[in-house]
Amino acid sequence: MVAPANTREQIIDTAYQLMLQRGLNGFSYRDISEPLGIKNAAVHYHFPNKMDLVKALVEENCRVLRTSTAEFMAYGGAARPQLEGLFSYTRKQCQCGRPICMPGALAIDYDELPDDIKQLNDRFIADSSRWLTRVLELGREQKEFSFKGDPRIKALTILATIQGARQMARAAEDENFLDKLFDQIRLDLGITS
Amino acid sequence: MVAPANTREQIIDTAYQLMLQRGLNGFSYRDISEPLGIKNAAVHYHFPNKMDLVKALVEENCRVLRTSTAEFMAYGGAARPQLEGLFSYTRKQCQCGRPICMPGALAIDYDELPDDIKQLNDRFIADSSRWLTRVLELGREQKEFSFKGDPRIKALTILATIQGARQMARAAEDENFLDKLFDQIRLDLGITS
DNA sequence: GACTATACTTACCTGCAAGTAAGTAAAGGA
DNA sequence: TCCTTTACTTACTTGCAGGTAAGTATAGTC
Repeated sequence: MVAPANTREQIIDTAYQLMLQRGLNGFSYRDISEPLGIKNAAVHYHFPNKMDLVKALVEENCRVLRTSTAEFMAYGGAARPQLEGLFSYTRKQCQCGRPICMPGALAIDYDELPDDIKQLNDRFIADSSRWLTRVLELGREQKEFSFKGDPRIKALTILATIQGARQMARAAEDENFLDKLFDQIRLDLGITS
Repeated sequence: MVAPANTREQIIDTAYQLMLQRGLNGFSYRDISEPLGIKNAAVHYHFPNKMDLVKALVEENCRVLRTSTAEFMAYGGAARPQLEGLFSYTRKQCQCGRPICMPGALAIDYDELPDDIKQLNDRFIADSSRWLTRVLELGREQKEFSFKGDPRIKALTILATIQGARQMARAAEDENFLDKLFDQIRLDLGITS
């Protein structure tokens, strides 16, 4: 035993990337252990079965969301910078290997997920949409945004668009694909500047 | 040998459902052969390896697209009915088992796909967006729709929204989730009726 | 009636994925 | 110094996934 160097966290980091790149059935314990220079069973030590691991990944995802939205809100709390925070965060995430988002990665396996993971994923979606709903309400009040309909549905629509766009971006040759769709989302919010 | 009953087509039908429900790595040759009452190797006879099968499924998907859009256009060629055709077609498809769409199912495995399948999938996306672009252009000309920006980007945005929405619908308890997002898409197109 | 192609079945092989049981090395108390 | 806990490794097991090779039944052709 040389450097203890939190193995658990390294496993989560590696698995998190793999999950968003290849999906639940697209990576194995070996794919995690090999690059870390540890044995297969070491991963099982920390996460006895794969669903334990996936649960940790979804929890990690929730943690990332909280950190990010807190950061966006620190931009002064105005609507537009918060929306731009979401866009630039998404763009940044997609620069390396074009990972998709967690709900997108889990969607295909949704029926086989244990209830607790479903609930965590549902909460992630609920939390994201609640945050964005408030941003949209704020933006509409302050006349920064103009759009029709229920802010909650509009928020879910935007999140669905981003989820789909990240997946389409994997096939798109256009390097600026995501940005073009972000532009359209802005236009649909009545943002012209 | 009793009823020849096109086995190949039955395999495609079964695999098509499985693909959109569980994704490429979520089903096996056994999952196809068992319900059809044939042997594993019979599937290999028609599709020597899994990518041969996937290729046939993506081709099937392109065929379905052509049939559907031709049907929507038969509604008289006006923009609004064609858009509604897309919505009702999507709604109908999602009634049983909430399958996601083919590009969504392939997205997670995109990097491992052989080039010919990538190209078929790209063509599917190109064909869909081309069709929707024309519908949007038509609708804008005829003052049925009002939206800002490039119709092609708007079309891609709507397709991304639907792709994401179908995935989110799997987690949503709300039975009318898809319809609510369709309503929002209409609102964003300036449709009020 | 022999020959050929089609559409399978039977009976395998290989490899890997998930998971487990038992052993071990180091660290930290009591 | 012994004991316990933590964090692993070694060395398996099980099962299934994808794939193949060889045999067989039927239909149609010459």
